[in-house]
Amino acid sequence: MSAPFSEQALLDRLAENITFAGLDRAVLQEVLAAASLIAFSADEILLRQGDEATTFVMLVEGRAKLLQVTPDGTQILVRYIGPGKECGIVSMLPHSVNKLTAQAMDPGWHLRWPGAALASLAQTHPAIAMNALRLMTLRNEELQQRYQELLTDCVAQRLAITLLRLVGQAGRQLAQGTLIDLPLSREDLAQMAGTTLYTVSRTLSFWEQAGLIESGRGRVVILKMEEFEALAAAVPS
Amino acid sequence: MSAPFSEQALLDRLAENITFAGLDRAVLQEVLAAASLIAFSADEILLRQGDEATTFVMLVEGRAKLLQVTPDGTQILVRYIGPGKECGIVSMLPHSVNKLTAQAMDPGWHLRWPGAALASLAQTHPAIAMNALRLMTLRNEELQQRYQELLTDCVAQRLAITLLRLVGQAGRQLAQGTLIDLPLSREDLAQMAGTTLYTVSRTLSFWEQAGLIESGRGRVVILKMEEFEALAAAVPS
DNA sequence: CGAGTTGTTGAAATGACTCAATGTTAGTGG
DNA sequence: CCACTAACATTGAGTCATTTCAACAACTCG
Repeated sequence: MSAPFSEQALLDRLAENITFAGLDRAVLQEVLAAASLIAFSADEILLRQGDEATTFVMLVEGRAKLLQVTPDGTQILVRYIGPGKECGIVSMLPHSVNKLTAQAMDPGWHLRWPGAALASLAQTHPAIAMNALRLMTLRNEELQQRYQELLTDCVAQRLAITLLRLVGQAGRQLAQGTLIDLPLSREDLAQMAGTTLYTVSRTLSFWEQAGLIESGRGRVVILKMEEFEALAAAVPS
Repeated sequence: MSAPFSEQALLDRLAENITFAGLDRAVLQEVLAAASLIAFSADEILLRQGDEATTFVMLVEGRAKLLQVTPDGTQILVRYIGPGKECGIVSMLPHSVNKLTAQAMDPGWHLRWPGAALASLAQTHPAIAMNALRLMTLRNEELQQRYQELLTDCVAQRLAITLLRLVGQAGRQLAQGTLIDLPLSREDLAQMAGTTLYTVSRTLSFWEQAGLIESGRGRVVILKMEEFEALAAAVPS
């Protein structure tokens, strides 16, 4: 099947990603030449936790969940990624192992590189290595932030923060308020905020009664953004 | 004051650090030439959370705590570092901010680089950039691990894991057992395991009564290592 | 020896989880 | 188009691990 994207479109996508930010067009073309454009279907596993990390993935179309399963079977939903976002940077380092699973949510297309190819590109274009470093640093700061939240904030706060984070990456302005444009089950939210689906359900019900949000099956709309943001920051009431 | 270390000794220390692993002696000398060797006293702040990240630090002698204070004043003890260990890799990236404070525990010596100098070294020696990337990846995996533990393990398990981690980096074999050679208050342990000093105290008392450990003021000795390791892995009893 | 730090322990309070029952919605096939 | 099913969501009651507060004990240092 011939690729349904123009070279230009792919180059644009590449340039969107932190890893390839600020590179000349010629370099981007070189990077693109090293990649394969591959389709995926909904629920397909793009990267599997525990496998040797041999490939770097960037989504071109469609979305995916990044998750981690713990030894006792609990799932942690680390983040969602969409077009222009990547996963599997660890593959740039030899002999590493994927710590996360990437699972597609819808059908779509992704670019994938052998990690070694990316590593050798980074040798000739140090900017790529520095970009990768920046990326890991960002991830690290995010994670440290979440670690801290888990330690100091109560569940309600963490859930509020989680929702706001999702608004940031999939928020859509509606007449009544801001819709989070993702299929979010209570379970998904629980796995992100570090709690149980029961507590999520209770908390959302409470907020709904307070008129702050409107929520239903896989759907959350924030009605009063200001007040809601206050919740995320506030000391536990 | 003239430096109390030979060039060779410093080069050896450099080579110990992941950031400079596998570099030729000539490159190490170049790296060393860009650094300043500076003394510090006990409790001195080497890097301050919130400051612009302009310097990269590597300890030559002495130890330091890496900690994070949360908006509400809670302290999180992220890790201890000793000779040959670094902090402040973020300084390699322009316009970044220190997310952690590094505070000396004893008097000692450290090397410090302007982040920009290190970044330009990384330009000419891509291996440094790759090493930095590996370092950040390791930190990230550790953090992800701890995040997961916080979510799924009970306090006792987390405390056991914390102690074992400390054994790994400061364990000293004694006749009776393994001493953790650090001045560890209950508060310190609490800040590492993500709990309160009261719970730490209770848990240690319990283990002491069970004959697994021996503990006192700032002192923990693990008597029965095997059984103790089982604790860290076990499902909560 | 006294003062301050550090550690211990009890009792009470609490936030969140578990379990179980019930209600609701979307999608499927007759 | 309706009924059926499976997945998803809600809610109540009970339980539990952990925190909080408070009082006291032990150690260390000047």
